[in-house]
Amino acid sequence: MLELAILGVLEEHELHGYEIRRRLREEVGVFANVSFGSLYPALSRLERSGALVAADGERRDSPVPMTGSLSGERAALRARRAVTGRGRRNRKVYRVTDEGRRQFAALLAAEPQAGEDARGFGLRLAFARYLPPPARLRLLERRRAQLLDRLAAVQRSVAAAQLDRYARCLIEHAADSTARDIAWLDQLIESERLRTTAAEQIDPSRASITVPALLDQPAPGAGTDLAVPAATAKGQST
Amino acid sequence: MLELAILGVLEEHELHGYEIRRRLREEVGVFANVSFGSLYPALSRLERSGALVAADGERRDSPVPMTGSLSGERAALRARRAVTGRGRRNRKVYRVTDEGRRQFAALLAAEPQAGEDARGFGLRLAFARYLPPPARLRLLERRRAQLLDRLAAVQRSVAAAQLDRYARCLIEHAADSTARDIAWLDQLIESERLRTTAAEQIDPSRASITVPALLDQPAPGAGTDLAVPAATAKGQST
DNA sequence: GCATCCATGTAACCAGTTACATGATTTG
DNA sequence: CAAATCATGTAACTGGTTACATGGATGC
Repeated sequence: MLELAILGVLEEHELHGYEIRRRLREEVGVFANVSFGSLYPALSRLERSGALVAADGERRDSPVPMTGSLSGERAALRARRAVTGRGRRNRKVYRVTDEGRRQFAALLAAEPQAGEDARGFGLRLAFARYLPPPARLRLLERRRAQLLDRLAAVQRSVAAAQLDRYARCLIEHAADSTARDIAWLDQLIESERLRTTAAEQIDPSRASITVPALLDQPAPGAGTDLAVPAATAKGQST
Repeated sequence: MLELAILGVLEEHELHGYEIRRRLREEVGVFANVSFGSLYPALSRLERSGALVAADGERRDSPVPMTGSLSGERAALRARRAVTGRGRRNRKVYRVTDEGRRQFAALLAAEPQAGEDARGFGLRLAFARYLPPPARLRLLERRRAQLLDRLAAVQRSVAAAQLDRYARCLIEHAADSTARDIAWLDQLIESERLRTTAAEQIDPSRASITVPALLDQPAPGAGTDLAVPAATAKGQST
């Protein structure tokens, strides 16, 4: 899980641990506040497994053989800093290898079998652009089925158990939230389908090429016709 | 956490493990699908700590000293079953002690310091009826503050990071959901305040007595004037 | 020079999971 | 009596946490 997140953010830039954490917070939402206690060991594991290589951000040592001249050492440090503009401690900058990309793809496509639930879905959706369109659709539909199950279960227990005011309120809110999540997914799925067919209509012969091409554009405001965000979120946000 | 949940469901009835799990699923929503691998050890811990006592549902053994007569043993089993109507294996029926109630109150009132997040809140709200009204209000307001923080963080990163279509969609949905949760909490808080003042207006002198009295009624459809559920949930549920 | 932030790392722990072992009871 | 279901339990593992140790860089 965490490995997936790490590989995901490293897919685009090479980064050091501290920065990875920041990206995880800002870009991925899930895994806001991973502790360093999990992050660094995870990085080590990934390095050992060959998914990452660590290139020291600035040259590790140039031993500075203890001249006794303090000012000399000071100067060396100063110089080292100057190299990168703002050098900190010896940071380890990680980069994904081909093996890493292979692992990433595998983790991303794997379906979450247990416990992962919302977290696993959120993470995978955040990196959905790396998924081939059919896999993307499967991800969304798998999640939808999951939520549908849960909604049914919740509604069953709303009907069955007699609950006190608070429990009832809680469970009804849960049902409501789940229903909304499903509706949101429905929109996502719809827009995903539209996009695929739209790509095919432009040039049916090279549909599978056109689709990835479409994905390359970040499209911040463009594509109003199949834009999900506008209708779904916004509103309360401001 | 799990301990809190267990103590909560046992507060009202004495139950055996298997049944506790069912209740947890149906009544509390959080902790649907606790595995027996966590449940039974948790029960043992609670028993060792003096929070629970296990009274065997039906008499444990009456040793049946191996007479060699199979039919005899059979008959003994049959008889044992008859005692409770539907006897299963030697189930251990747990009951909360005074110490258990003390622990429950402590766990319920404690504020979640880390990781607990939604789960901890959900669990506590499910058992909010056991909380004195001011603590109940604190619970709600603490959660509200928490969500407000998160919403701010999410909105900051919506503004800052430039995200691809999927990440953006995800994060905006998260913001939207959080905003709705806050609104829901606002209603709960409002209704909670109304209820307290209403109780005081009936008879200001014994406000602190009247409030618990109000809570005793399960109030399935009653109290339309301060009923949160009607407005909040429903709708999509059907 | 001292406090503070950036940066990496380790060790002990925690709260849950799966997988497995066992046995009683009901039902076809 | 065999299969399914109810019921309890243990052991190994997982995926994270906090607390702690260390050290370079920055700012006052």
